[in-house]
Amino acid sequence: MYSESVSTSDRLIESTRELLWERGYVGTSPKAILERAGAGQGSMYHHFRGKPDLALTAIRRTAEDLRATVEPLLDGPGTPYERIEAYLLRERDALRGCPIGRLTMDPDVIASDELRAPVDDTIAWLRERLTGIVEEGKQQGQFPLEWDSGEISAAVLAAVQGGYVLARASGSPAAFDASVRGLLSLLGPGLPGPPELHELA
Amino acid sequence: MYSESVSTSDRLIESTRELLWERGYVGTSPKAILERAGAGQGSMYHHFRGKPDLALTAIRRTAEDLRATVEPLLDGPGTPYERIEAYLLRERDALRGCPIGRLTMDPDVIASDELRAPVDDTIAWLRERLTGIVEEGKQQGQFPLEWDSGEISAAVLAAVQGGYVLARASGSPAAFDASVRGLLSLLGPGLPGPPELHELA
DNA sequence: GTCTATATCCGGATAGAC
DNA sequence: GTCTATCCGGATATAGAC
Repeated sequence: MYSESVSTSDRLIESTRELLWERGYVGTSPKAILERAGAGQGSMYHHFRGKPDLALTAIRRTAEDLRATVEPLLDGPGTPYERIEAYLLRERDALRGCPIGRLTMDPDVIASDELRAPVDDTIAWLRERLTGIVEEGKQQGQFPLEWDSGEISAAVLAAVQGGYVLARASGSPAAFDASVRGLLSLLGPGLPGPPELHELA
Repeated sequence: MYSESVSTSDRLIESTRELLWERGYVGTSPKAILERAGAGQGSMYHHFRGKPDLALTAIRRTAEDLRATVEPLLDGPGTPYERIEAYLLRERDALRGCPIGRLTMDPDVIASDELRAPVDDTIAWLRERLTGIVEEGKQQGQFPLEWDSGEISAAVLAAVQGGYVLARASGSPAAFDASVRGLLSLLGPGLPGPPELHELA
């Protein structure tokens, strides 16, 4: 058998992931999860201790997914600039926002160390990876040595997370694209060869 | 009489503003508002048609406040770089996030054109102002002419909005500071005189 | 494992007394 | 203008049948 219908537990987790992305933690009720999963109350409380437990499982899975998606781009071929570019330009539905980043605006997530942990870990991991890539770029002469790699990586990540905010405010993905392209132009032309940064025409 | 105790209506609006900032729209109940304002149900439904109406009033007031706070910095003295710097480095409690930007992650706000409008307007206004300042900088030779002012302004705004995400994820304002300093270093040294951008040491 | 029934409290709003 | 009483449905969870 190649295909096995997913378990009820899996459907509960996947429904929760979707709803957390769409509506956040405080905006997501067990009832909505059950309806989407096509399950009854009993199933949920059999597999999970309650809403926080199910949400934690869902958030962890989303965090794993995000890492698995992004890692190949950061590890990919190309110059440091090109790898950052690949991360910034990867396909996204900007209006949906970041399934991890959006949780930072959720009061109940921030109030719980357990729920916040996978969010914190994911973003910290991503920032560390970006910091390493910027550092590489400096060593290779592609980026200016005065750059603080940790600060640049924060600005790169913020272009993405902040880009989502601009896009959702305006109701258009264009604002997200503007943000990442703006940041890319600040990072330099990304051309191979000797560093030529922001030359005046 | 120099001082007049604020009206019940005012207390309701102010309590709502606080709660919207802390917990968002879906996380804020009329009951919580009433408790914080020290008012009863009747007062609220006398002055407002319901939760959406009160929230709209509160959001509009917050939007006005934000403009009034930021405008002097953008209009202030100094070079274009310095005015952007003043905006980016203004005093903030980074862990609280942006009282307007955070609303973009609220599903009920985004679903309502009426509630989203003041959010959209405020962010669009801010971005336009920043775009104008970048344009000025280009004309004065402080910024490279290849910069797309609209994209740079988006990146500036995103550094702030995204910085809040990083700060709240990590539970520390340091990540916000890193984001804005990273962006400032990308914008250039901000020194007077001829443009010297990202010189290698 | 999954279902339905039940319980309790909260969200959001209305009615009417004062 | 403000209060309390009341309403109905939803949020979250437990109990126990199948």
